[in-house]
Amino acid sequence: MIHDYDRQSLNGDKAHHQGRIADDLARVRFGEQRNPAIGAEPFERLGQCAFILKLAGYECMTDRLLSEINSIRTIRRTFDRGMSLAHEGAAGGGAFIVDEGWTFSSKLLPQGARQVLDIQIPGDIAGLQSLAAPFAVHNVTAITRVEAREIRFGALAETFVRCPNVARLFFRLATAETGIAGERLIDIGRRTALERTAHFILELATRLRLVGMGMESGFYCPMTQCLIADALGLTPIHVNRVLRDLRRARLAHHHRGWISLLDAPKLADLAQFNSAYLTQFH
Amino acid sequence: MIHDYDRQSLNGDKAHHQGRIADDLARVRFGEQRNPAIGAEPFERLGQCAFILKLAGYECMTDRLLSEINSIRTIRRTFDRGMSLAHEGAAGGGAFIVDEGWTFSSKLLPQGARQVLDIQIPGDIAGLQSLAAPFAVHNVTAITRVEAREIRFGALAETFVRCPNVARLFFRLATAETGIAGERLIDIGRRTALERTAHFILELATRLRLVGMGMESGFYCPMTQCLIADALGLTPIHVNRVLRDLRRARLAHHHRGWISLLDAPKLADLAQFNSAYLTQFH
DNA sequence: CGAAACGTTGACTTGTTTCAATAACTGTGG
DNA sequence: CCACAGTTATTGAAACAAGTCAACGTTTCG
Repeated sequence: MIHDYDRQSLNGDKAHHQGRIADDLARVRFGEQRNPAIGAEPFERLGQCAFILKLAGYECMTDRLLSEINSIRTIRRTFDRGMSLAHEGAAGGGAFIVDEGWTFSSKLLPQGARQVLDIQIPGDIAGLQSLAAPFAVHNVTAITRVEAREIRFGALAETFVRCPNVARLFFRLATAETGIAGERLIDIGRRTALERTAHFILELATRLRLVGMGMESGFYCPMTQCLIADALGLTPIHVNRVLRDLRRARLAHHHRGWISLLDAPKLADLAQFNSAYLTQFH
Repeated sequence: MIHDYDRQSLNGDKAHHQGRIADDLARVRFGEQRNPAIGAEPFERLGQCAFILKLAGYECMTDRLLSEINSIRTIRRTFDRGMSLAHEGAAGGGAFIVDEGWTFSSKLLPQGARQVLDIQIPGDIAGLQSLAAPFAVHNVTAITRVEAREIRFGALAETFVRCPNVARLFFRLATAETGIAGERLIDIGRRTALERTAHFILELATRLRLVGMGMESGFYCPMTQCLIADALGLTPIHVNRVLRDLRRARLAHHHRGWISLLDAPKLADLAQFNSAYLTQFH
C-alpha cells in the first residue's frame, strides 16, 4: 500500500536478475506461493480475514468451526504507531488478534536493554502467552497503526466448552508459537549475525505470504534497524553493517520500509532456511 | 539421592557463609521453598507424582480434573541414558510426560551444530510442540535413565471433549513453555555468558524445587558442560571458563553432577533473576 | 587396566560491541 | 514552502567477549 514506487522499481530489477530455475528453487524453499495447507479454496469461502486464513493452515476449517470462532466475543480496538497494547506485569489483560498493521512483543531488562520476542503481522495473535496468565508476561507495542480485536480468556474458555475443536486449534497456535521462538533461539544461539539476519528476513517473507501479503520480490517491512537488532540480539550498528553486506552481496535490500529479496535461493542457502516450522501443519 | 557426600559437605559450608538475612532474601527471590500456588495441600492429596504437582501450579486441582487427567491413556516407557525419545521430522510421535530422569529437546544444524531448546525435568512434558503436529519438530534425548509416559494427541483431544478444563490446562502448559523459551531468548540475546549461565542455574534450581526436588544449597544436575553450552549458545570451552569464574567468585560450584548454590542472592543479582515467569500462575 | 568421554588450561583469532561523529530522512509548525 | 527538531541510518577506529586450535589432566565404565 505504502511505498508503491519502490516496489515497482524493484520488480523491474528482479525480472532481469532471476531466471526460471531460480524462481522454482525459491518456490520450493518457501513452500509454495500461498499457504499450501489450505489448498485452492482460500479467499473465496474464508473471506480475506488474515486470522481465519492463518487458522485454516492449522485445522480443517469446517463451517461449524468457522462460525464458532467468529462468535467468540472480541472488542475491536485501534492503536497508533508506538502505542502499547499490553504491559509486562499488568493484570487482567487479554490477547489481541492483529487484523491490520504490525506489533512486536518484548521484555525489558533492568539496564534498559530490550529483547524482542516475536513480531506479529496480520493474522497473528499478540500476547497469547498472557491470555491464560494472571499478569501480562511481556509488552506488546504497535509498530504501525494497528487494527486489532481484543480477546479475553473467559470468552475463549467458554468456547472451549461448546466446541473442543476450538481448544485444539488454540493449543496448536500456542505450540506453533513455541516453534517460532525455538527457531529464533537457533538464530541467536548458533548462527552468525549475517545468517541470522538472512533467516529472519526469510521468515518474515514466508509468514507474510501465508496470509496473502508480500510477494516474491519482497515485502513491506516497517521495522527500524534498531527493532531488528533487538529481535536478533545484535546492536543496531551491527545490523546496519550486516544489511549493507547483504545489499553488497546482492542478496537482499532494505530501504525505506521495503525489503527486496534480490536472490532468494542464495539467501535461503546462506541462512539454511527451511520453512517447515511455519507451514507443516495438517 | 546420588552424590550425598557432596550435598552434606556443602550444606555445612553454607551454614557458615550465610546469615538469616541472606537466606530470607533468597527465599523472596525464588518465590518460596515449594510451589507457592498450590499452598499447603501438596503431597498428601495429590500424591508425589511430579507432573500432577506441577499442574497444580497452573489450575486449581479439583478431584474431577485430577481423575480426568489420570484417565488419559498413556504408555509407560523407559529410556536409557543417551537414547532418543523423539526424532526431528519423524511422523506420528507423541509427547512424553517425564516421571523420572532428565531429557533435553534440541535441533541440529547442517554443519553439526546443535541448539538445545529446553531441558525437561520430572513433571515436564517433552515434545509438547510435536504433539499436535504431523511431524516431530525437534529431537528429544534422555540425559539420564528416564521413566516416561507417552501421550498421543488423539487421546488428549478426546479428553478435551469430555473435560474442557483439561484443554485449558494444556493450553496453559503450552503458553508457559513459550515463556521459558522467551527467557532463554533473553539469556542468549542480551546477557553475557556469565549472567546467562547464572540465570540458567537459577532457573533449573527453581524448577526443581517446584516439583519438590533440589534444595536451597544446590541440586543434582546430570548435564555435561557440552550440553550446557548447547543450551546457552556458547562453546563448551567457554562454559568451562564461566563455571570456573562462578566458582572463584564463590557464587556457584559445579562438580560431579552436583551444582551447589554458594551465594544465591548474589547469583540472582548477577543474573537479574526473577522467578515470576516460572511461578505466577493462578 | 585401558579406552572413551568429559573437564581444564593457554595462546591466538575473530565477530561483535562500544564510542564517536556525521548524514539522511520524517514529520511538525511557522 | 522551508526550517527545525528528532529519529533513523551510516561509517571508522579501538576495545572486548567469545570462539578456535591444541594439548593435557581427570573421571567413568566396560
